[in-house]
Amino acid sequence: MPKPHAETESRIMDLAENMIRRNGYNGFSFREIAAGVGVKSSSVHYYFPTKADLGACVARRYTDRFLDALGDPEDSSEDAQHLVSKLHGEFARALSSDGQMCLCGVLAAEVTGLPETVAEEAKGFFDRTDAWLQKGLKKTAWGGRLSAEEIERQSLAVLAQLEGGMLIARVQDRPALFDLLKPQLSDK
Amino acid sequence: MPKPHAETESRIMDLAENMIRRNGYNGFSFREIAAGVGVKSSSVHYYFPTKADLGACVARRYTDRFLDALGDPEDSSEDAQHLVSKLHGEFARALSSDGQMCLCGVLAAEVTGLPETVAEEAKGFFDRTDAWLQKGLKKTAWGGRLSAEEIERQSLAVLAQLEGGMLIARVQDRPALFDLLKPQLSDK
DNA sequence: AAATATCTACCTACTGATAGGTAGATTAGA
DNA sequence: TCTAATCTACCTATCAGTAGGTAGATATTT
Repeated sequence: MPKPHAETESRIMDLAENMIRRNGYNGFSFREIAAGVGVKSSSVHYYFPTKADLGACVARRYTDRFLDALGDPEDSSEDAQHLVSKLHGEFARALSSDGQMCLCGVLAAEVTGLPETVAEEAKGFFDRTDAWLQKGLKKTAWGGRLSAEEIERQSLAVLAQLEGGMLIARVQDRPALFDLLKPQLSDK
Repeated sequence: MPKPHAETESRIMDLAENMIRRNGYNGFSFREIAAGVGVKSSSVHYYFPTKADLGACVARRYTDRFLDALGDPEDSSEDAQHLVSKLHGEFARALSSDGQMCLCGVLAAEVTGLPETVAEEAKGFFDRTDAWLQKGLKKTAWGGRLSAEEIERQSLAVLAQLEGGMLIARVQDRPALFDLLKPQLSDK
């Protein structure tokens, strides 16, 4: 009767992602995941031997999807503002779907209490997203006039503002706040 | 031998604050607090009946101290950039002391999994800090030229960038990143 | 038959919380 | 001033519930 469906693994990951984004890494349990998916907790262990494994896999998948959705930063446009809007839009989609914070932003907030492998994946999200933005900015006319250090600084500033914006918009329960925060690139 | 010291309550709060800032609200327990302070967990309950009480008290104290350290935004200077630097400096101090994130930033990240009273205090931090900054900006020559909506937007942008910056600096284990992020106010 | 997926049944460790007790300081009344 | 009552600041012992994790049986698919 319990017909095996190959989607169990991804349903576990989906639910884990949702719960982490809502309550943090320490805010979900195998039992809750199991109950939500409709299996026993031991079955969750079958797919993900430990909680750290599950956490790391979810974070990796999140980052892969996020960067996939962003596409190639050199393709999309030669306009720096458009690049930043693209990034903003991608975060906004996560926030508006269910009032949810960026997964890796949540993980970053509690990074010192995370298993090594999970912390590493969280860090990877910011490495990769920052690399995406820097690469894109360098190709724009705007970026061409700036030093490497200044590009680095601007990229970090944009990323920081977007992550912080999600944080604040959600704690205030005002998702619209995030829309005010399409970052401006500044000269000088 | 265990001389009764009236500081027990504040030592509990100190340790709780540290642990929350490191691992989040779900990342500490009464037993750990008790062990760190050198009493039994029931004694922690004596001062703070529930975990939510302790969390809320710690968040409130953090916010009070933070705003106290900022002082009156209208006193400090007529220079908008100086106001923002003051805010940046206050966050930087928290980060550099022990590589720790802003307490209410951590709480904000897991806000949907928090007891009501704790979430309310976390929200209060952003309300009050934003009010401080907006009040200050309005008094500056720079702020005088802007609409109320634009002040609101800039204030939010600054706060978001600082919170996000702490998050990223810490997950990357590079506190120096935060120093790159003294936010620029932008015209227009 | 072998491999895959899921189950039952359990473990140990720890969670927040409560009950009830106590030594010692403080306060109030006679 | 002595005494009785009360309060402070803890304690021990225990609770029911939940955490992550495991061994081994069972069912299903190939």
